[in-house]
Amino acid sequence: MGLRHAVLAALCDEEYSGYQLAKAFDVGVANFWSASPQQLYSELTRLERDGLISGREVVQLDRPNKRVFTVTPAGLEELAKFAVADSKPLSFRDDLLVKIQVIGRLDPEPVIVQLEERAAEASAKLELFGQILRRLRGDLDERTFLRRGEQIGPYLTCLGGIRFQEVVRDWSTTTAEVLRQRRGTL
Amino acid sequence: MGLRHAVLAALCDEEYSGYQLAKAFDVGVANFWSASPQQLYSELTRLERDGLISGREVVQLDRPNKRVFTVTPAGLEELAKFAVADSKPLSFRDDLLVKIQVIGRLDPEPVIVQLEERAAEASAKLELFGQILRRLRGDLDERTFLRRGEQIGPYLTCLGGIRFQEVVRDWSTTTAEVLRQRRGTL
DNA sequence: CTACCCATGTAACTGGTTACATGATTAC
DNA sequence: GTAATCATGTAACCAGTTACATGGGTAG
Repeated sequence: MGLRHAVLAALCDEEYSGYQLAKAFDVGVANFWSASPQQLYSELTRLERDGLISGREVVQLDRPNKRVFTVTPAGLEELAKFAVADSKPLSFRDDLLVKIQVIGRLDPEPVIVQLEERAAEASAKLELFGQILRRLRGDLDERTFLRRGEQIGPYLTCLGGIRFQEVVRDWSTTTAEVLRQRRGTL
Repeated sequence: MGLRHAVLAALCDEEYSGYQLAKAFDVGVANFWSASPQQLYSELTRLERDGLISGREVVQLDRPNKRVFTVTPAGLEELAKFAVADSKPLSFRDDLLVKIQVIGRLDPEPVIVQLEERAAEASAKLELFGQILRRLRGDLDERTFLRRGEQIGPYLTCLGGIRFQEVVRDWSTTTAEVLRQRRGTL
């Protein structure tokens, strides 16, 4: 039940429609999960059926109406149960790393391009996450915010996302450079 | 077809039996993929059926016999095709980050413990990856190895794994500290 | 009038996890 | 003898992806 709890968590701090959630999850919900719109719509249906969230119709004049969802007390309880259970070990799956692993037996050029693209994506995310951080923090400095701020959860996950994307950007960049240099000298 | 290529990549540099592969993938194959033994056995069967790997019986006296696999030319070709195709965008899924996201509405204590456990796991992996790096590098220094060393692929992915685990360790540790401090002051 | 964004779904398929099953050998 | 490690699988289930389907509104 991975998505289930990720959706509950996302709905905790704000009402969302399926469509809005899909956008948030596309970016990566400040990077703790990802999911396709189809998955979200069916998960929302199930969550509402199970009474963990409740939906409310919002009439819009300029565009199609939508249903937005909030977490119910039962939903919060479910999250609490989830939080005390052991977390799944963090496991990683990445196409691009697989390609690097065998780069010695391949034409490196197309993979180098992919590394550079990934570095660019990481930079874009870093900019976005930086904005989110500043918005969450308001006019407090980080030290103070970490001690007394509201919304500490989203702030901490966003900080994690930033650290992660920095590694992605830097590793992709230097790996691309290493491979280009070897290409030159071979 | 994620696992398919990960297995091919793993078999590229060394022969493995299903059991040995399972161990490697359990650790995380220097962290580019993860898979259960059952998945690996069935993937090996399929790969052999499709002619991308070939198996060879190894008779052992002290323990049960085993079949070890190597990549065929067709398998290498498959990897080459895979390498030029676009990579799936890097997406992340982590239970523990979901819990942190909503930590403001939960009892933080059990989550803090999980953060500390994760930091410890990351430290253990860092030690392991450090050993692997030194073994791959031999007596060359890193700069020289990156320019001219053999086995550059595994070295680069391992470097990536180290950067990643450092972030996991440091973020988990400081996040646990932040949460403990807030607990004290609230 | 075309293309794109908002908005919501169903259906079929593939990939991944969990549970179950078997059997030999080695170390305590 | 009992537990741990080596070794290999099957079967059932669940999660995630891809393809398909629909329809209103807005910007160029």
